[in-house]
Amino acid sequence: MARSYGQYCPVALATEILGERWTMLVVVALSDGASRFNDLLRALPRISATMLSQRLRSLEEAGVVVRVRESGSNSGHAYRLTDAGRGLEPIITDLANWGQRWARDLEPDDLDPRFLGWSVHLRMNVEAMPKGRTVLQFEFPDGPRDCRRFWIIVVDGVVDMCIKPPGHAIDLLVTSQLQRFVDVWRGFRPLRAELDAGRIRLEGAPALQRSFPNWLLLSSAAHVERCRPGRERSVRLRAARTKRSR
Amino acid sequence: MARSYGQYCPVALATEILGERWTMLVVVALSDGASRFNDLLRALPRISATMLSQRLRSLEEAGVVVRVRESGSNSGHAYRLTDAGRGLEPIITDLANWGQRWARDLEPDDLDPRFLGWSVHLRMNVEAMPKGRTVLQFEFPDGPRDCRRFWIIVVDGVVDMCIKPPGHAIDLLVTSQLQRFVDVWRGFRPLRAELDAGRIRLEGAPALQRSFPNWLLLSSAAHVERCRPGRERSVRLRAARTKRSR
DNA sequence: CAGTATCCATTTCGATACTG
DNA sequence: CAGTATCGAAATGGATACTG
Repeated sequence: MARSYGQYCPVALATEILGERWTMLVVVALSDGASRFNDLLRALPRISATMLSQRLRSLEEAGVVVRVRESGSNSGHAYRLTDAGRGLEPIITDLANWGQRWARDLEPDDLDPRFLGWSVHLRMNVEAMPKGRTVLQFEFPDGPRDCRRFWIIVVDGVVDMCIKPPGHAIDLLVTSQLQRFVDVWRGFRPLRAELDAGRIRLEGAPALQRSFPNWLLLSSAAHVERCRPGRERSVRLRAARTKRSR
Repeated sequence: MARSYGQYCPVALATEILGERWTMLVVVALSDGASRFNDLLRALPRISATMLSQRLRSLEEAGVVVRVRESGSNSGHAYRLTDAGRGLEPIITDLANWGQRWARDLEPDDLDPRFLGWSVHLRMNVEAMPKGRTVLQFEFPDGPRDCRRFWIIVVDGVVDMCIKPPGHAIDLLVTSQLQRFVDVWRGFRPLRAELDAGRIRLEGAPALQRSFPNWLLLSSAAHVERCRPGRERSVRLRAARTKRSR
Protein backbone atom coordinates (compact mmCIF):
# COMPACT_ATOMS: atom_id res chain seq x y z
CA MET A 1 0.00 0.00 0.00
CA ALA A 2 1.05 3.57 -0.61
CA ARG A 3 2.90 5.35 2.12
CA SER A 4 0.82 7.94 3.87
CA TYR A 5 1.69 11.62 4.26
CA GLY A 6 0.19 11.80 7.74
CA GLN A 7 -2.22 14.54 6.69
CA TYR A 8 -5.96 14.77 6.25
CA CYS A 9 -5.41 17.08 3.27
CA PRO A 10 -7.52 15.83 0.38
CA VAL A 11 -4.75 16.41 -2.13
CA ALA A 12 -2.42 14.35 0.03
CA LEU A 13 -4.96 11.55 0.26
CA ALA A 14 -5.55 11.62 -3.49
CA THR A 15 -1.84 11.75 -4.23
CA GLU A 16 -1.04 8.88 -1.94
CA ILE A 17 -2.61 6.54 -4.42
CA LEU A 18 -2.47 8.44 -7.69
CA GLY A 19 1.06 9.66 -7.26
CA GLU A 20 2.70 6.27 -7.20
CA ARG A 21 4.75 5.43 -10.22
CA TRP A 22 2.66 4.08 -13.13
CA THR A 23 -0.66 4.40 -11.34
CA MET A 24 -1.94 7.37 -13.29
CA LEU A 25 -0.89 5.80 -16.57
CA VAL A 26 -2.80 2.64 -15.75
CA VAL A 27 -5.88 4.77 -15.17
CA VAL A 28 -5.30 6.51 -18.49
CA ALA A 29 -5.03 3.19 -20.30
CA LEU A 30 -8.25 1.97 -18.69
CA SER A 31 -9.95 5.22 -19.53
CA ASP A 32 -8.83 4.79 -23.14
CA GLY A 33 -10.68 1.50 -23.25
CA ALA A 34 -8.14 -1.19 -22.39
CA SER A 35 -9.61 -3.66 -19.95
CA ARG A 36 -7.72 -6.96 -20.17
CA PHE A 37 -4.42 -7.50 -18.43
CA ASN A 38 -2.62 -8.06 -21.68
CA ASP A 39 -4.13 -5.02 -23.32
CA LEU A 40 -2.82 -2.97 -20.44
CA LEU A 41 0.61 -4.48 -20.96
CA ARG A 42 0.41 -3.47 -24.60
CA ALA A 43 -0.78 0.03 -23.75
CA LEU A 44 2.14 0.47 -21.34
CA PRO A 45 4.99 -1.30 -23.09
CA ARG A 46 7.57 -0.60 -20.40
CA ILE A 47 5.63 -1.71 -17.37
CA SER A 48 6.44 -5.14 -15.96
CA ALA A 49 3.68 -7.65 -15.29
CA THR A 50 4.56 -7.57 -11.61
CA MET A 51 4.20 -3.82 -11.47
CA LEU A 52 0.94 -3.81 -13.41
CA SER A 53 -0.49 -6.44 -11.14
CA GLN A 54 0.48 -4.47 -8.04
CA ARG A 55 -0.94 -1.25 -9.36
CA LEU A 56 -4.21 -2.83 -10.35
CA ARG A 57 -4.44 -4.24 -6.88
CA SER A 58 -3.82 -0.86 -5.23
CA LEU A 59 -6.33 0.79 -7.51
CA GLU A 60 -8.86 -1.86 -6.61
CA GLU A 61 -8.22 -1.33 -2.90
CA ALA A 62 -8.58 2.41 -3.45
CA GLY A 63 -11.93 1.88 -5.16
CA VAL A 64 -10.79 3.27 -8.50
CA VAL A 65 -10.92 -0.01 -10.40
CA VAL A 66 -13.07 -3.13 -10.24
CA ARG A 67 -12.06 -6.51 -11.48
CA VAL A 68 -14.93 -8.42 -13.02
CA ARG A 69 -15.20 -11.90 -14.50
CA GLU A 70 -15.34 -11.40 -18.22
CA SER A 71 -18.73 -12.45 -19.52
CA GLY A 72 -19.10 -14.21 -22.85
CA SER A 73 -16.88 -16.69 -24.56
CA ASN A 74 -13.75 -14.86 -23.45
CA SER A 75 -12.55 -16.32 -20.18
CA GLY A 76 -10.56 -14.43 -17.56
CA HIS A 77 -11.10 -11.01 -16.05
CA ALA A 78 -11.61 -7.44 -17.09
CA TYR A 79 -10.58 -4.32 -15.20
CA ARG A 80 -12.87 -1.33 -15.34
CA LEU A 81 -12.95 2.11 -13.84
CA THR A 82 -15.49 2.68 -11.10
CA ASP A 83 -17.36 5.96 -10.66
CA ALA A 84 -14.39 7.13 -8.64
CA GLY A 85 -12.10 6.16 -11.51
CA ARG A 86 -14.21 7.95 -14.05
CA GLY A 87 -14.08 10.96 -11.78
CA LEU A 88 -10.39 11.15 -12.64
CA GLU A 89 -10.97 11.67 -16.34
CA PRO A 90 -11.23 15.47 -16.23
CA ILE A 91 -8.02 15.53 -14.19
CA ILE A 92 -6.30 13.35 -16.76
CA THR A 93 -7.36 15.67 -19.54
CA ASP A 94 -6.02 18.66 -17.66
CA LEU A 95 -2.79 16.87 -16.85
CA ALA A 96 -2.36 15.96 -20.51
CA ASN A 97 -2.93 19.54 -21.57
CA TRP A 98 -0.56 20.79 -18.91
CA GLY A 99 2.03 18.28 -20.11
CA GLN A 100 1.61 19.42 -23.68
CA ARG A 101 2.09 23.04 -22.67
CA TRP A 102 4.78 22.79 -20.06
CA ALA A 103 6.48 19.41 -19.80
CA ARG A 104 10.12 18.87 -20.68
CA ASP A 105 11.35 18.29 -24.20
CA LEU A 106 11.67 14.73 -25.40
CA GLU A 107 14.86 12.71 -25.32
CA PRO A 108 15.54 9.93 -27.82
CA ASP A 109 14.64 7.30 -25.24
CA ASP A 110 11.11 8.70 -24.89
CA LEU A 111 10.17 7.64 -28.39
CA ASP A 112 8.96 4.10 -27.92
CA PRO A 113 7.26 3.04 -31.16
CA ARG A 114 5.21 0.42 -29.34
CA PHE A 115 3.55 3.09 -27.30
CA LEU A 116 3.17 5.26 -30.38
CA GLY A 117 1.48 2.41 -32.20
CA TRP A 118 -0.92 1.85 -29.35
CA SER A 119 -1.81 5.56 -29.32
CA VAL A 120 -2.24 5.77 -33.06
CA HIS A 121 -4.54 2.76 -33.23
CA LEU A 122 -6.77 4.33 -30.55
CA ARG A 123 -7.26 7.44 -32.64
CA MET A 124 -7.86 6.28 -36.19
CA ASN A 125 -10.58 8.12 -38.05
CA VAL A 126 -12.25 4.98 -39.37
CA GLU A 127 -15.02 6.99 -41.02
CA ALA A 128 -12.52 8.32 -43.50
CA MET A 129 -11.14 4.87 -44.31
CA PRO A 130 -12.16 2.34 -46.95
CA LYS A 131 -14.73 -0.34 -46.20
CA GLY A 132 -13.40 -3.84 -45.70
CA ARG A 133 -9.85 -4.44 -44.56
CA THR A 134 -7.01 -1.95 -44.61
CA VAL A 135 -3.53 -2.86 -43.39
CA LEU A 136 -1.01 -0.14 -42.59
CA GLN A 137 2.62 -0.62 -41.81
CA PHE A 138 4.56 2.08 -40.00
CA GLU A 139 8.29 1.95 -40.32
CA PHE A 140 10.91 3.94 -38.44
CA PRO A 141 14.36 3.04 -39.71
CA ASP A 142 16.04 5.02 -36.92
CA GLY A 143 13.94 3.49 -34.15
CA PRO A 144 15.19 1.04 -31.53
CA ARG A 145 16.48 -2.17 -33.06
CA ASP A 146 13.77 -4.46 -31.66
CA CYS A 147 10.68 -2.38 -32.43
CA ARG A 148 11.15 -0.30 -35.52
CA ARG A 149 7.74 -0.99 -36.95
CA PHE A 150 4.15 -1.68 -36.13
CA TRP A 151 1.02 -2.56 -38.03
CA ILE A 152 -2.49 -1.24 -37.83
CA ILE A 153 -5.32 -3.32 -39.20
CA VAL A 154 -8.75 -1.84 -39.70
CA VAL A 155 -11.58 -4.19 -40.58
CA ASP A 156 -14.97 -2.54 -41.04
CA GLY A 157 -14.27 0.14 -38.51
CA VAL A 158 -12.61 -2.09 -35.94
CA VAL A 159 -8.99 -1.15 -35.33
CA ASP A 160 -6.28 -3.48 -34.12
CA MET A 161 -2.57 -3.01 -33.71
CA CYS A 162 0.35 -5.39 -33.55
CA ILE A 163 4.11 -5.33 -33.44
CA LYS A 164 4.56 -8.53 -35.39
CA PRO A 165 3.77 -8.97 -39.08
CA PRO A 166 0.03 -9.56 -39.29
CA GLY A 167 0.30 -11.94 -42.23
CA HIS A 168 -1.79 -9.82 -44.56
CA ALA A 169 -0.73 -7.83 -47.57
CA ILE A 170 0.20 -4.25 -46.71
CA ASP A 171 -2.07 -1.65 -48.25
CA LEU A 172 -0.10 1.39 -47.18
CA LEU A 173 3.44 1.72 -45.91
CA VAL A 174 4.34 4.80 -43.90
CA THR A 175 8.04 5.53 -43.44
CA SER A 176 9.49 8.33 -41.34
CA GLN A 177 12.10 9.32 -38.86
CA LEU A 178 10.68 8.46 -35.49
CA GLN A 179 11.12 11.86 -33.91
CA ARG A 180 9.51 13.55 -36.87
CA PHE A 181 6.44 11.38 -36.84
CA VAL A 182 6.09 11.90 -33.09
CA ASP A 183 6.29 15.65 -33.60
CA VAL A 184 3.46 15.40 -36.10
CA TRP A 185 1.47 13.20 -33.76
CA ARG A 186 1.93 15.69 -30.94
CA GLY A 187 0.68 18.53 -33.11
CA PHE A 188 4.01 20.31 -33.43
CA ARG A 189 4.36 19.94 -37.20
CA PRO A 190 1.69 19.72 -39.88
CA LEU A 191 1.44 16.27 -41.46
CA ARG A 192 0.76 17.75 -44.88
CA ALA A 193 4.01 19.66 -45.01
CA GLU A 194 5.99 16.60 -43.95
CA LEU A 195 4.37 14.49 -46.65
CA ASP A 196 4.88 17.14 -49.31
CA ALA A 197 8.52 17.50 -48.35
CA GLY A 198 8.98 13.74 -48.48
CA ARG A 199 10.08 13.50 -44.88
CA ILE A 200 7.17 11.19 -44.19
CA ARG A 201 6.84 8.84 -47.15
CA LEU A 202 3.88 6.73 -48.30
CA GLU A 203 3.84 3.66 -50.51
CA GLY A 204 0.61 2.13 -51.74
CA ALA A 205 -2.37 2.80 -53.98
CA PRO A 206 -2.55 6.52 -54.92
CA ALA A 207 -6.12 6.78 -53.68
CA LEU A 208 -5.05 5.55 -50.25
CA GLN A 209 -2.09 7.91 -50.24
CA ARG A 210 -4.39 10.81 -50.99
CA SER A 211 -6.83 9.84 -48.29
CA PHE A 212 -4.28 8.97 -45.59
CA PRO A 213 -3.88 12.45 -44.05
CA ASN A 214 -7.50 12.24 -42.92
CA TRP A 215 -7.02 8.96 -41.11
CA LEU A 216 -4.94 10.18 -38.20
CA LEU A 217 -6.71 12.06 -35.42
CA LEU A 218 -3.41 12.90 -33.70
CA SER A 219 -2.76 13.03 -29.97
CA SER A 220 -5.73 14.25 -27.98
CA ALA A 221 -3.65 17.16 -26.70
CA ALA A 222 -2.33 18.06 -30.14
CA HIS A 223 -4.54 21.14 -30.33
CA VAL A 224 -2.99 22.63 -27.18
CA GLU A 225 -0.35 25.23 -27.79
CA ARG A 226 3.06 24.64 -26.31
CA CYS A 227 4.26 27.38 -23.97
CA ARG A 228 7.50 26.06 -22.57
CA PRO A 229 10.54 28.06 -23.60
CA GLY A 230 13.42 26.30 -25.34
CA ARG A 231 16.14 24.25 -23.79
CA GLU A 232 18.11 27.04 -22.19
CA ARG A 233 18.51 26.78 -18.43
CA SER A 234 19.87 29.03 -15.77
CA VAL A 235 23.58 28.82 -15.07
CA ARG A 236 22.90 27.76 -11.53
CA LEU A 237 20.92 24.74 -12.63
CA ARG A 238 23.40 23.76 -15.23
CA ALA A 239 26.16 23.84 -12.64
CA ALA A 240 24.18 21.83 -10.13
CA ARG A 241 23.25 19.28 -12.76
CA THR A 242 26.81 18.76 -13.86
CA LYS A 243 27.97 18.44 -10.30
CA ARG A 244 25.41 15.82 -9.37
CA SER A 245 26.10 13.66 -12.41
CA ARG A 246 29.72 13.24 -11.43
CA MET B 1 15.83 13.73 -11.56
CA ALA B 2 12.63 11.78 -12.00
CA ARG B 3 12.78 8.49 -13.80
CA SER B 4 11.27 8.61 -17.25
CA TYR B 5 8.49 6.39 -18.55
CA GLY B 6 10.01 6.22 -22.03
CA GLN B 7 6.88 7.67 -23.60
CA TYR B 8 6.03 10.91 -25.30
CA CYS B 9 2.55 10.76 -23.72
CA PRO B 10 1.85 14.16 -22.15
CA VAL B 11 0.35 12.59 -19.04
CA ALA B 12 3.49 10.52 -18.63
CA LEU B 13 5.67 13.59 -19.00
CA ALA B 14 3.57 15.55 -16.53
CA THR B 15 3.48 12.67 -14.08
CA GLU B 16 7.21 12.12 -14.23
CA ILE B 17 7.70 15.29 -12.27
CA LEU B 18 4.38 15.79 -10.48
CA GLY B 19 4.00 12.18 -9.44
CA GLU B 20 7.09 12.02 -7.30
CA ARG B 21 6.44 11.80 -3.61
CA TRP B 22 5.80 15.21 -1.98
CA THR B 23 6.09 17.17 -5.21
CA MET B 24 2.41 17.94 -5.59
CA LEU B 25 2.13 18.93 -1.95
CA VAL B 26 5.01 21.35 -2.31
CA VAL B 27 3.18 22.95 -5.22
CA VAL B 28 0.03 23.16 -3.12
CA ALA B 29 1.91 24.85 -0.30
CA LEU B 30 3.42 27.36 -2.72
CA SER B 31 0.04 27.96 -4.28
CA ASP B 32 -1.35 28.62 -0.80
CA GLY B 33 1.15 31.41 -0.40
CA ALA B 34 4.17 29.91 1.37
CA SER B 35 7.37 31.06 -0.26
CA ARG B 36 10.23 30.74 2.22
CA PHE B 37 11.98 27.46 2.83
CA ASN B 38 10.96 27.48 6.45
CA ASP B 39 7.36 28.29 5.69
CA LEU B 40 7.28 25.29 3.41
CA LEU B 41 8.67 23.16 6.21
CA ARG B 42 5.89 24.43 8.45
CA ALA B 43 3.26 23.81 5.80
CA LEU B 44 4.49 20.23 5.36
CA PRO B 45 5.39 19.17 8.87
CA ARG B 46 6.50 15.68 7.94
CA ILE B 47 8.82 16.48 5.06
CA SER B 48 12.54 16.50 5.79
CA ALA B 49 14.70 19.46 4.83
CA THR B 50 16.66 17.21 2.50
CA MET B 51 13.52 16.12 0.71
CA LEU B 52 12.12 19.62 0.45
CA SER B 53 15.37 20.86 -0.97
CA GLN B 54 15.44 18.10 -3.55
CA ARG B 55 11.87 18.66 -4.59
CA LEU B 56 12.30 22.38 -4.95
CA ARG B 57 15.28 21.69 -7.12
CA SER B 58 13.36 19.30 -9.37
CA LEU B 59 10.50 21.73 -9.63
CA GLU B 60 12.91 24.45 -10.58
CA GLU B 61 14.46 22.24 -13.25
CA ALA B 62 10.99 21.42 -14.51
CA GLY B 63 10.17 25.12 -14.78
CA VAL B 64 7.37 24.98 -12.22
CA VAL B 65 9.14 27.03 -9.56
CA VAL B 66 11.59 29.91 -9.58
CA ARG B 67 13.93 30.76 -6.79
CA VAL B 68 14.42 34.48 -6.39
CA ARG B 69 16.55 36.55 -4.06
CA GLU B 70 14.19 37.96 -1.50
CA SER B 71 14.03 41.72 -1.89
CA GLY B 72 13.80 44.00 1.12
CA SER B 73 15.24 43.68 4.56
CA ASN B 74 14.59 39.94 4.61
CA SER B 75 17.67 38.16 3.35
CA GLY B 76 17.63 34.75 1.69
CA HIS B 77 15.44 33.39 -1.08
CA ALA B 78 11.82 32.96 -1.97
CA TYR B 79 10.31 30.22 -4.08
CA ARG B 80 7.44 31.12 -6.35
CA LEU B 81 5.30 29.35 -8.89
CA THR B 82 5.97 30.19 -12.51
CA ASP B 83 3.22 30.42 -15.12
CA ALA B 84 3.63 26.68 -15.54
CA GLY B 85 3.21 26.24 -11.81
CA ARG B 86 0.11 28.39 -11.69
CA GLY B 87 -1.21 26.28 -14.53
CA LEU B 88 -1.39 23.45 -12.02
CA GLU B 89 -3.84 25.20 -9.75
CA PRO B 90 -7.01 23.99 -11.47
CA ILE B 91 -5.63 20.47 -11.35
CA ILE B 92 -4.93 20.83 -7.65
CA THR B 93 -8.49 21.98 -7.03
CA ASP B 94 -9.86 19.02 -8.93
CA LEU B 95 -7.54 16.63 -7.12
CA ALA B 96 -8.66 18.06 -3.79
CA ASN B 97 -12.30 17.66 -4.71
CA TRP B 98 -11.67 14.15 -5.96
CA GLY B 99 -9.90 13.34 -2.71
CA GLN B 100 -12.77 14.71 -0.68
CA ARG B 101 -15.23 12.59 -2.63
CA TRP B 102 -13.34 9.38 -3.07
CA ALA B 103 -10.15 9.06 -1.04
CA ARG B 104 -9.78 6.56 1.77
CA ASP B 105 -11.00 7.17 5.29
CA LEU B 106 -8.57 8.66 7.77
CA GLU B 107 -6.47 6.69 10.21
CA PRO B 108 -5.36 8.13 13.54
CA ASP B 109 -1.89 8.81 12.17
CA ASP B 110 -3.31 11.11 9.49
CA LEU B 111 -4.34 13.70 12.04
CA ASP B 112 -1.24 15.82 12.44
CA PRO B 113 -2.25 18.94 14.40
CA ARG B 114 0.68 20.87 12.98
CA PHE B 115 -0.70 20.48 9.51
CA LEU B 116 -4.18 21.25 10.77
CA GLY B 117 -2.92 24.45 12.38
CA TRP B 118 -1.24 25.53 9.18
CA SER B 119 -4.45 24.91 7.22
CA VAL B 120 -6.64 26.69 9.73
CA HIS B 121 -4.46 29.78 9.80
CA LEU B 122 -4.63 30.01 6.00
CA ARG B 123 -8.39 30.14 6.10
CA MET B 124 -9.34 32.51 8.88
CA ASN B 125 -12.17 34.86 8.10
CA VAL B 126 -10.42 37.94 9.45
CA GLU B 127 -13.28 40.19 8.41
CA ALA B 128 -15.44 38.59 11.09
CA MET B 129 -12.79 39.02 13.78
CA PRO B 130 -12.16 41.86 16.21
CA LYS B 131 -9.78 44.70 15.34
CA GLY B 132 -6.43 44.64 17.05
CA ARG B 133 -4.92 41.41 18.31
CA THR B 134 -6.72 38.14 18.89
CA VAL B 135 -4.92 35.07 20.20
CA LEU B 136 -6.51 31.65 19.86
CA GLN B 137 -5.26 28.46 21.40
CA PHE B 138 -6.40 25.12 19.99
CA GLU B 139 -6.01 22.17 22.27
CA PHE B 140 -6.40 18.47 21.44
CA PRO B 141 -5.94 16.42 24.59
CA ASP B 142 -5.93 13.17 22.62
CA GLY B 143 -3.43 14.40 20.03
CA PRO B 144 0.15 13.16 19.67
CA ARG B 145 2.22 13.84 22.77
CA ASP B 146 4.56 16.41 21.19
CA CYS B 147 2.05 18.56 19.31
CA ARG B 148 -1.28 18.65 21.07
CA ARG B 149 -1.84 22.35 20.61
CA PHE B 150 -1.22 25.28 18.37
CA TRP B 151 -1.85 28.98 18.48
CA ILE B 152 -3.24 31.39 15.94
CA ILE B 153 -2.56 35.06 16.27
CA VAL B 154 -4.44 37.61 14.24
CA VAL B 155 -3.25 41.20 14.32
CA ASP B 156 -5.26 43.62 12.22
CA GLY B 157 -6.13 41.05 9.64
CA VAL B 158 -2.71 39.42 9.49
CA VAL B 159 -2.77 35.80 10.58
CA ASP B 160 0.13 33.87 12.03
CA MET B 161 0.38 30.43 13.49
CA CYS B 162 2.81 28.76 15.87
CA ILE B 163 3.25 25.54 17.75
CA LYS B 164 4.97 27.12 20.73
CA PRO B 165 3.33 29.43 23.24
CA PRO B 166 3.30 32.87 21.64
CA GLY B 167 3.80 34.71 24.92
CA HIS B 168 0.54 36.63 24.73
CA ALA B 169 -2.59 36.20 26.76
CA ILE B 170 -5.07 33.79 25.20
CA ASP B 171 -8.34 35.37 24.13
CA LEU B 172 -10.12 32.18 23.18
CA LEU B 173 -9.31 28.57 23.99
CA VAL B 174 -10.76 25.88 21.73
CA THR B 175 -10.71 22.32 23.04
CA SER B 176 -11.78 19.24 21.15
CA GLN B 177 -11.02 15.69 20.29
CA LEU B 178 -8.69 15.84 17.34
CA GLN B 179 -10.68 13.58 15.02
CA ARG B 180 -13.84 15.51 15.74
CA PHE B 181 -12.35 18.86 14.92
CA VAL B 182 -10.85 17.47 11.74
CA ASP B 183 -14.27 16.14 10.74
CA VAL B 184 -15.70 19.60 11.21
CA TRP B 185 -12.85 21.14 9.27
CA ARG B 186 -13.40 18.71 6.42
CA GLY B 187 -17.09 19.60 6.27
CA PHE B 188 -18.36 16.28 7.56
CA ARG B 189 -19.99 17.63 10.72
CA PRO B 190 -21.51 21.04 11.40
CA LEU B 191 -19.49 23.15 13.83
CA ARG B 192 -22.60 24.57 15.45
CA ALA B 193 -23.88 21.18 16.51
CA GLU B 194 -20.52 20.20 17.98
CA LEU B 195 -20.36 23.43 19.98
CA ASP B 196 -23.93 23.09 21.20
CA ALA B 197 -23.31 19.53 22.27
CA GLY B 198 -20.15 20.57 24.11
CA ARG B 199 -17.93 18.28 22.08
CA ILE B 200 -15.96 21.29 20.93
CA ARG B 201 -15.57 23.62 23.90
CA LEU B 202 -14.74 27.32 24.04
CA GLU B 203 -13.31 29.39 26.87
CA GLY B 204 -13.06 33.15 26.67
CA ALA B 205 -15.14 36.32 26.51
CA PRO B 206 -18.78 35.49 25.64
CA ALA B 207 -18.76 37.91 22.72
CA LEU B 208 -15.81 36.06 21.20
CA GLN B 209 -17.44 32.71 21.82
CA ARG B 210 -20.56 33.89 20.01
CA SER B 211 -18.57 35.21 17.09
CA PHE B 212 -16.12 32.29 16.75
CA PRO B 213 -18.21 30.07 14.45
CA ASN B 214 -17.87 32.72 11.76
CA TRP B 215 -14.09 32.79 11.96
CA LEU B 216 -13.35 29.42 10.40
CA LEU B 217 -13.70 29.09 6.64
CA LEU B 218 -13.12 25.33 6.76
CA SER B 219 -11.19 23.24 4.25
CA SER B 220 -11.52 24.50 0.71
CA ALA B 221 -13.07 21.17 -0.31
CA ALA B 222 -15.50 21.13 2.62
CA HIS B 223 -18.44 21.93 0.37
CA VAL B 224 -17.86 18.83 -1.76
CA GLU B 225 -20.06 15.90 -0.93
CA ARG B 226 -18.40 12.64 -0.01
CA CYS B 227 -19.33 9.70 -2.24
CA ARG B 228 -17.13 6.90 -1.06
CA PRO B 229 -19.00 4.01 0.52
CA GLY B 230 -18.09 2.92 4.05
CA ARG B 231 -15.21 0.76 5.11
CA GLU B 232 -16.48 -2.57 3.84
CA ARG B 233 -14.23 -4.30 1.35
CA SER B 234 -14.59 -7.34 -0.82
CA VAL B 235 -13.58 -10.66 0.67
CA ARG B 236 -10.90 -11.07 -1.93
CA LEU B 237 -9.18 -7.85 -0.98
CA ARG B 238 -9.40 -8.53 2.69
CA ALA B 239 -7.78 -11.90 2.19
CA ALA B 240 -4.99 -10.48 0.06
CA ARG B 241 -4.36 -7.74 2.61
CA THR B 242 -4.08 -10.12 5.51
CA LYS B 243 -1.81 -12.38 3.58
CA ARG B 244 0.60 -9.66 2.60
CA SER B 245 0.91 -8.27 6.12
CA ARG B 246 2.18 -11.56 7.45
C1' DC C 1 18.14 31.03 8.71
C1' DA C 2 18.63 28.20 4.66
C1' DG C 3 20.07 24.84 3.30
C1' DT C 4 23.85 20.55 1.93
C1' DA C 5 26.66 16.13 2.64
C1' DT C 6 26.79 11.71 4.19
C1' DC C 7 25.45 7.42 5.81
C1' DC C 8 22.41 3.64 6.42
C1' DA C 9 17.88 1.27 6.51
C1' DT C 10 14.11 0.55 3.82
C1' DT C 11 11.60 0.34 -0.30
C1' DT C 12 11.03 -0.36 -4.93
C1' DC C 13 11.50 -2.47 -9.27
C1' DG C 14 12.51 -5.57 -12.92
C1' DA C 15 13.93 -10.11 -14.58
C1' DT C 16 13.28 -14.65 -14.30
C1' DA C 17 11.01 -18.56 -13.30
C1' DC C 18 6.87 -20.60 -12.24
C1' DT C 19 1.42 -21.92 -11.98
C1' DG C 20 -3.69 -22.76 -12.85
C1' DC D 1 -3.60 -16.16 -21.10
C1' DA D 2 -3.28 -14.06 -16.63
C1' DG D 3 -1.03 -13.56 -13.50
C1' DT D 4 2.32 -14.67 -8.77
C1' DA D 5 6.85 -15.71 -6.13
C1' DT D 6 11.33 -14.69 -5.41
C1' DC D 7 15.62 -12.50 -5.54
C1' DG D 8 19.18 -9.09 -6.24
C1' DA D 9 20.28 -4.30 -7.80
C1' DA D 10 19.15 0.25 -7.54
C1' DA D 11 16.73 4.07 -5.80
C1' DT D 12 14.76 6.46 -2.03
C1' DG D 13 14.41 8.84 2.06
C1' DG D 14 15.26 10.13 6.93
C1' DA D 15 18.53 11.40 10.65
C1' DT D 16 22.40 13.59 11.86
C1' DA D 17 25.93 16.56 11.45
C1' DC D 18 27.72 20.32 9.16
C1' DT D 19 28.26 25.24 6.58
C1' DG D 20 27.95 30.22 4.97
